[in-house]
Amino acid sequence: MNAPVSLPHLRVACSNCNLRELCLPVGLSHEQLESLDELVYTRKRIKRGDTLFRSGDSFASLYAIRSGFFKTRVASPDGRDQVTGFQMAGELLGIDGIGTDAHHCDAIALEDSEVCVIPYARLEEVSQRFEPLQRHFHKVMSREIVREHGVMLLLGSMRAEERLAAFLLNLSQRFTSRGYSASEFVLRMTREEIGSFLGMKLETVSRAFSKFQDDGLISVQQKHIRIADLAGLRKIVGQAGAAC
Amino acid sequence: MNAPVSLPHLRVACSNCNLRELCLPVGLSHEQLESLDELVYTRKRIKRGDTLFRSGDSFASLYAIRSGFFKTRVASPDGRDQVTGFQMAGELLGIDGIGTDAHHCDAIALEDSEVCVIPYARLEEVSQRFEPLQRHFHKVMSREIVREHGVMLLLGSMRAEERLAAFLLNLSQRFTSRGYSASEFVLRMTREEIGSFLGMKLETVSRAFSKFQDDGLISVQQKHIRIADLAGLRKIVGQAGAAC
DNA sequence: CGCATGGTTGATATATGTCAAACGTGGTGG
DNA sequence: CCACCACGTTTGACATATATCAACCATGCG
Repeated sequence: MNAPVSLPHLRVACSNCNLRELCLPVGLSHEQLESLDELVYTRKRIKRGDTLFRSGDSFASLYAIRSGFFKTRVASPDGRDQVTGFQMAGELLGIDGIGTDAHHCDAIALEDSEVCVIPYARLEEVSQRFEPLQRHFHKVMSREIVREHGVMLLLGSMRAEERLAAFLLNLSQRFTSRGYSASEFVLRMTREEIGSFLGMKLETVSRAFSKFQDDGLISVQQKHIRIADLAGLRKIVGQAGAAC
Repeated sequence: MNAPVSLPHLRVACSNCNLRELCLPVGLSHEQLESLDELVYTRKRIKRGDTLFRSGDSFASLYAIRSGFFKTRVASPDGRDQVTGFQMAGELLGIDGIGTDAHHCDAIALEDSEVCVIPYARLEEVSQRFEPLQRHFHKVMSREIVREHGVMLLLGSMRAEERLAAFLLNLSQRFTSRGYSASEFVLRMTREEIGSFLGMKLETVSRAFSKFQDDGLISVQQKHIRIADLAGLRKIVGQAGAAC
């Protein structure tokens, strides 16, 4: 499609990828695993700031993130836009394109990244023959729907500081499950992008960060975050019931 | 599961259901259509106010709405809740359960309704043999994801009146595609439920309705809505670009 | 017919947005 | 290599959209 950079066809094997347990069904025999190797023939590198696909692009492939960090965003005709998620290694991009054979959001790399290209026709074909793959793929899509319900809850019913606390906890949990520190990480996105995702202005994001720091919950220096009081953040997210 | 009412097993055929074009793949031969009849063995009636499933229920089936009207909502541990959508005839409920074999939201009938019960194991099995069904099901899930992106855009970036206008236009469009009037309909949900869905308080919903009426865009009398100026509503949704 | 539920409207409070100024920081080119 | 510049961030003062609280009204069900 509109690949900024595309590696020459690399022989790529899911069966010995160390992200396997993040993007593929687990508990398969070695033999079963090899049938998954048919899924991915190529990888693609995307430089920071470049787009993997944009709204309107015709849909052909899904992308599994091998390394790096992305945001997805939708735009309304009148120029507003909304970040719909931040994606990291092991997560799948492009599902939005299946419904109409065209993408409905932009996927933009927030750092130099690499993705596995999964031609959708092949995914359909292999999952037709290989039931665990079909089952797993359905689960991935279902979980994405559930995740979005969570975002709707956040956007529809939480206040600014609650949203930011929930956001930090979510990041922390995802870093943890990838073997990184739960309490110390570098944000890949700007305050404006966080604000767009959380439905608030960048100044409000900045003030909430400062407030958390004043309260001893985190320490923040630009993009570097250290969580000092995980339980305290959790209390902020969950305190609405107490407050009302 | 926790069916409030369940009809005795009724022989039910997708192949001569008049909602076919809404929930199933189109362009199939009569013979192909009959293979879909395996999907649905039973229907279930749900009375207004009763729940079809609730968060935590173990997941076994999807439900295609044959008639009636539902809302789905998620709840946070601290008692907040968020309506995640309103569903009408031809739409599918329960997809949220696939990912973890348990439901993550409640589905509540807003009027006496009837659904077709689609055992998920059967759906998987039939779609394993019958490619157009698999393809169609993927499209349905993908479109749900895209719909939710739209809701995120609405919640994250629109102001109260823009949200309500977008909501009315969305309802109007869905009624139209079911053969009902685009400009005159009865709301099945309360102001509070609209507000929960749109991320605002019921008073704000009510005030926005009144404002639209004062401006000649709609006439509203309790749950009865008549849209007088469709273009005017569209202008409200899309005017952010102009305003900034 | 009367009550319960949902809806409307008003007065006021408050969270967040807006506008503006100053400051850090990292990358680039002289 | 340093200095400068563009970009992102922080913070303050003020504006405003929406929430909150409260009273009253409509309606439809039992």
